[in-house]
Amino acid sequence: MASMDALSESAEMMIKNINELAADDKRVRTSDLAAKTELKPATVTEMIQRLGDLGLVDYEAYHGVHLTKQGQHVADVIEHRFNILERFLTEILGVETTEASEVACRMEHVLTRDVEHKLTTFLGVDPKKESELFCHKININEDDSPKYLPLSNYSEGKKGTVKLIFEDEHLSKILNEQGIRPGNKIMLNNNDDNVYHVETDKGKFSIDRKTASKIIIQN
Amino acid sequence: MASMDALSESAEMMIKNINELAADDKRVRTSDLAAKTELKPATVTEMIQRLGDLGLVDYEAYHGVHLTKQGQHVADVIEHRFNILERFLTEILGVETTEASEVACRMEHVLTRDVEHKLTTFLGVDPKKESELFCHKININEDDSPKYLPLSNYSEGKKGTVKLIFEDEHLSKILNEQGIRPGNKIMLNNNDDNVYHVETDKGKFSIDRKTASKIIIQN
DNA sequence: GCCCTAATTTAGGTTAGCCTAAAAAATGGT
DNA sequence: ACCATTTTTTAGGCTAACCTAAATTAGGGC
Repeated sequence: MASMDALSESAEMMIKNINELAADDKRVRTSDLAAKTELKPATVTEMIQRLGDLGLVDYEAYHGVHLTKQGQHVADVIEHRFNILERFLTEILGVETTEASEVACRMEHVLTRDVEHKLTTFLGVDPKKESELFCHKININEDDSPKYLPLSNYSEGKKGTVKLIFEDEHLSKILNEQGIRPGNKIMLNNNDDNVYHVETDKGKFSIDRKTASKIIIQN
Repeated sequence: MASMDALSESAEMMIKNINELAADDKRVRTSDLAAKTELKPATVTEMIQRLGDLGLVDYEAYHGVHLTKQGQHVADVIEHRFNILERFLTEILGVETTEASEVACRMEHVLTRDVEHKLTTFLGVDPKKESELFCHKININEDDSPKYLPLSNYSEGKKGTVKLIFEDEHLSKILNEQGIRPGNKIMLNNNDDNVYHVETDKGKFSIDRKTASKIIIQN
């Protein structure tokens, strides 16, 4: 049994990678770890032997590794820290994904439990049911800068995401039922003399100019 | 002359400490650095010799060190990173100062320039002229949670004051026109599956989760 | 079931970053 | 100006984390 003092960044990264390569319940092979970590196989062997001594993996010579309960716990913590850091960097700060990923990968090793919890609260998502919001990062990035303009400003063929809607009485409810709501994708099929023919995942609709001007679209 | 590749955390810490001990223009002594860093004098000597080879300090045997222009620049960058991280942790997340300090001290070494800039902007300060807006750290830690949370964290009926909106100038302009701007009152009418229906003195609006997460509300 | 190849481990080397102990240099009091 | 004390450096040792090269083991094809 290992004491709970801080693991090195390298050790934590190795555990993380073991976890990511562990399909089903299969043992993870040295060569796969070497490929993923960009370390030499000999280095990987050395590391996983050390992790074995710490009780974090179940290592058997020539037969790969498997995370122990303890190791799995470490992996879960690191994964969660990575996720919230990455989300903070992209969603809140607007750092682009590649860089956010790299920075999160370095920062995940220095977070404390308290900071982790507070950041999770800040992001406002129950850590248990993640997996939304991040599914649709399709990003129709035609030009570099995100523009926010009313739907009525665009011409035919425009695709984008609804960003916000200026409401009047019943408008919001009606649009909502048609899939025109903040966060959803929308496409302007054609613009025929002040009537806007749009398409969402709920179908096709026609909107008047005044209404279109209240729907703000992001590229 | 040293190449610009990443310095180790230890090296950066040494530069930081040299900078902090450098009163007037006096050279910093080995023993003072040893005391401050809690390293042995021999270790300090070794380190500052290495920093000397890198051109970051002007080292003269038996006569201490002095930061070069290059070294001073490194020190300034690290200091700034530490400050914004510490402020983010205490002012935004509500981490208590001792822990914030420690975590910031570890994170300062893994920030990139881009993340540093974006975080600075997030804190609502022009990177050039700091020292406004957030100077008043009232910080009465009543409960465990951060004092400034994004709109997306709250549930129905929440009233608050917009504290800051960040990152995107186009978005910010639009929100501004709708009365969603720092200093103004805002109320979250209801939160319907990732769509936030809010009300300001300019009217009602629907906002997606991502946008809501960028609007920081103060109780 | 044997052998060949690919995968893995062992052996031995390097560097950064720490240490202790011993040697060398600076410094201040007289 | 000398020397005792303090400061600093050198010398030599250790470990983690990397490496290469050589030895070993596993596993598939025949």
